[in-house]
Parts: sequence; C-alpha cells; structure tokens
Amino acid sequence: MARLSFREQVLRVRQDAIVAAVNRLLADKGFDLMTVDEVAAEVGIAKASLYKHFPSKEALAAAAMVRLLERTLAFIDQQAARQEATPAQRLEAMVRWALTLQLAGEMPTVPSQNSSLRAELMAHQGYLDLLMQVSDRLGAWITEAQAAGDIDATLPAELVLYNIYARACDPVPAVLKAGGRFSDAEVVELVTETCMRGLRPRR
Amino acid sequence: MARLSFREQVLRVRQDAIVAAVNRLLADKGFDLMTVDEVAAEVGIAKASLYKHFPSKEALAAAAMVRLLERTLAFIDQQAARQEATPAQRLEAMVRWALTLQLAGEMPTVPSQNSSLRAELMAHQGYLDLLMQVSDRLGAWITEAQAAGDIDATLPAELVLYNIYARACDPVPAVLKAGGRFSDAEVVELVTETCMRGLRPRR
DNA sequence: GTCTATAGCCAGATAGAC
DNA sequence: GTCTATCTGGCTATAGAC
Repeated sequence: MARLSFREQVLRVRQDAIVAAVNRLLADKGFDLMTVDEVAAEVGIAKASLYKHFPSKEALAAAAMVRLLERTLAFIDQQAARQEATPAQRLEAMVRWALTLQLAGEMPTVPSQNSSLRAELMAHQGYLDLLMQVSDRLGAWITEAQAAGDIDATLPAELVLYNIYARACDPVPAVLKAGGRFSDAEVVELVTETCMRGLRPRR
Repeated sequence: MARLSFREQVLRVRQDAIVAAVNRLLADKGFDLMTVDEVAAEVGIAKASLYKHFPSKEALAAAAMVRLLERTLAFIDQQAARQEATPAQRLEAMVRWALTLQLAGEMPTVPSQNSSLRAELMAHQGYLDLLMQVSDRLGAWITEAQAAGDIDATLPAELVLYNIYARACDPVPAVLKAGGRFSDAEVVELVTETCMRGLRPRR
C-alpha cells in the first residue's frame, strides 16, 4: 500500500465522512427522500463542495452501497474464520448481522423498483463485482448447508439466497420494534428464527 | 342502499377509474415516483380535474389503500366461508393471494419509512378502521392455528401477523420472477411455503 | 476545494374561462 | 366538473469569486 500524502489523507477522511452521512440518510429516508442539501448539512460542508467529490446524487448512493458490500465481505471473512461453525450457522450469523445493522439505522436501502439509481448501479462495475463476490461466497455456504441437511435441499439455492438478502430491507423488525414489546435483541432473535426455520427441511 | 342518480353514478365510475389507475401506478413505481400527471394521463382527464375529486396526492394514495383493504376484507369473508379449511389453511390462502396480487402488478405499496403519506394514513379514520378489522380477523385465525398446533404457539401473534402482512411488499417474488427460471405459480408456491414453514412448530 | 448565489427543471397545486 | 395555463416551491446541478 503506497504511503499517502497529507493532502490525500485529508481527502480520504472527508470522503469517508460523506459516505457515512449518505449511509445514515439512505437508511433513514431512502434514496428518493434523501436530498443532497441534507447530506451537505450533515457533513458540514457546502453542497457545491460535495459535487467536487461525487458527480451526482446517484454516485453518492452508489458509494454508500459499495461501502455496505465491502463491510459485508469483511463480515463474511470473519465468519469464514470461525472453523467450529457449520455453513448454516454462518448463514444464520449473516442474517443476524443484517438485522442488527438495520435496527441500528445503518442499513442503506435502494429502491428495488424503477429508479434512476437502479440504472446507475447496474452500470457500476465495482458494485457488480462486489455483489457477485458476496453472492458466490454465500452461495457456497448454501450448497454446503443443503448437502449437510441443515437447509432444505429441494429449495432452489436462488430462493435461499434472496430470502437472506431480503432480511436487509425486511419491514418486520422495525414494526416489531415500534410496538415496544420487544428489545432490539429479541426482535433480531425472533426474525432470524422465523427466517431460518422457513429454510430448514420439513422434518 | 339509496338509489343513485345518474349524475352520482357517473361520478362513482369516474372515481373508481381514478383509484384503479392510482392502484396500478402505486404498484408499479411506488408513492414517491408516481406523479399526479401520470395518474391524470392514465385516467384520460386533466390534472386539475383530479383535484376536484381528491384534495392531494396523499389522498389519492390513501383511497387506493382503502380499496386494497376492502378487497382484503372481501377475500377474508370468502375464506371464512370455506368451512372445511383450517385457520392455518386460511392464512396460507391469504399469503398466496397477496403474492399473486403482487406478481400481477396490482399490489399498491406504501413507503414504510418516513413520508408525507404515512402521516396522512395514520390520520385517516376509514383506513385505520379497515386495517383494524383486517388485523382482528387474521389475529383470530392466528390464535386458533396456534391452539391447533399448526402455528408455533411460542411465537408472538404480532410476529406472525406482521410476517403475513410483509408478503405484500416482499421483494423476493419479483426478483425470483426476474430470474426467469420459474413461472408465477411456482414463485407463489415457493415463497408461500418458506413463509408458512417459518411459522410452524419446530417439529 | 471551499464558499455564495443562482440557473434550470419538475412536480404539486391553483386560477379562471367555459 | 372539465379544461388550459400558470403559479410556487424545492431539488439537482453549476457558475464564478476567493
């Protein structure tokens, strides 16, 4: 890794601050309701300065999504290092992690419907590469878990993968939490359990 | 039911056409991306005319949501009439119905996040009444299904209810369908099965 | 690279004739 | 109630001084 000049380090810190702010706002309001003015205000710089770092609002959001995928890969590596854990247990840990992130207000969400952002993401090579990597890693665990009988082998692997991905934007945890009867930890447990149970063999 | 004058009938038909168009657009693009101009274009009248029928964009969406809840109640009645069916089977039929509606592009979705629409819906008495009715009817079946051992009695009834509601905006069916490997009917079966299996007792 | 100020656009809502 | 035309505000993006 090349040594960074002071100037470059400052730039890097500033960019990280921007992406972190975008991450929070995406988690809170979603892409359409997030305004670039808010991002600038949260970072504490002028809007015009933002546009020196990122060419568009879509690019801002894409950077936040790339950061999420990088964090996801890091967590996958962490799970892969737990040699005592079965593939199914690792997948369960992924679900738990996603739900925890979501309840903490740190899970950025992208509109799965039509949007200017969809197009930009599908053209963003770095994003697609990371998404592929994550899918491959999780896909391998799914196959292993099915062979071990911990996940129903008659279910298409796609279905299992998408079911896990979908926990990142599941509305159930937030509604359960809003009900006030459960702690965050309890919500995570309940949702994780119903998710995984839905994927296990019939008996 | 009072006899309607011709004038009132025309009004009624026009309003139904508007709400149907809003329903489609909400299902297709969601509230934020739906524009009032599009609604007007789809109905075939001028935007200003729309505002003679509904005072705001939020009111338009609320009307579509009320219509959805009315259709839901009608389907609940239909299921209640199936005397051979168990409560769990009725709940499963509800899930199947919601998924079918969603895949057909007829399921309007409301942003569960912050939005001007949330506030308006929570102040809309007719909407809240209907929502309560639906929840009560489904809640009764859930309790019965738990007593019968078809749904895990250790799960909070809230969790079960929200899990069923969430199928209406589940992103998994659309993604599975986009993959092209499954027919709509297969998608409905796969998602319904994993949903219900997640709620059944451990063994 | 940072700021202030503003251009340009688009969508929700309204005026007023018919 | 329907239309055409317009207002209004907010948002993305940029110009231009420093």
